[in-house]
Amino acid sequence: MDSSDGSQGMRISERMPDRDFYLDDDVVGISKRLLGMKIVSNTPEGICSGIITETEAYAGETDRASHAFGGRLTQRTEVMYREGGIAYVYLCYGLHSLLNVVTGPAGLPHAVLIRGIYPLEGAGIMAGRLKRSIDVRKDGLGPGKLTRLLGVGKSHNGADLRNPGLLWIEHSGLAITENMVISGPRIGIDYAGEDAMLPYRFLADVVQVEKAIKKAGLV
DNA sequence: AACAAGATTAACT
DNA sequence: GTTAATCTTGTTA
Repeated sequence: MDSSDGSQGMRISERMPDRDFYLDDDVVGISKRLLGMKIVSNTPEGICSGIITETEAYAGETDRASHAFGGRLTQRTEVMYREGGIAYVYLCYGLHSLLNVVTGPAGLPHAVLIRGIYPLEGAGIMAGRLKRSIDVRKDGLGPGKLTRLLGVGKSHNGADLRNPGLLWIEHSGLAITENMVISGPRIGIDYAGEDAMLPYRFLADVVQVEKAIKKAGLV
């Protein structure tokens, strides 16, 4: 197997998305393109990473489900208004840190919620955080669960995802095709009225992603 | 200053 | 299917 298919054989500049990747104002398009990319967390315990398998688009000021709906520019949403390519992390229900990718040019508060990953590196560290061994098919599914696995919290709010550092996203070399992806309405946003039925959720099939990962030699 | 709600999860019945 | 856990944020007074 030629390792240039995966990220291992690539130089950093080739692994990282183009500068324009996050600046696209089509947040739904970016949500789909993030599927199959690798998110990496560099913590005191070590490196943890996973392939992104589920995302949701939040379309700025016009989307009733978005924290920035109606132009709400508050202490919490301020990072959403910055230039795309950074993390927006907030605490939900007082318990769970939820991780978003801020997208679009500065002033356009678009964001993509990361709802699921397939754990790749750092399984032992993740198991420690879970206090039990991890099931790679299940334990990365859920926005509050993957942040726990990756050790992501509110200290990651505003982190630069475009360059290796604390938390970043890179190309994995995996090809997630449309036939592996289900789209549908977003989860847990009943308050959003008519916008609750927008098909802004994208879920890649775990089994097919796992197959692609093994074929590419990523594990 | 007070308060209601929340882009969830795990553990119940 | 129901519910508790848990606390920041944004809104209202």
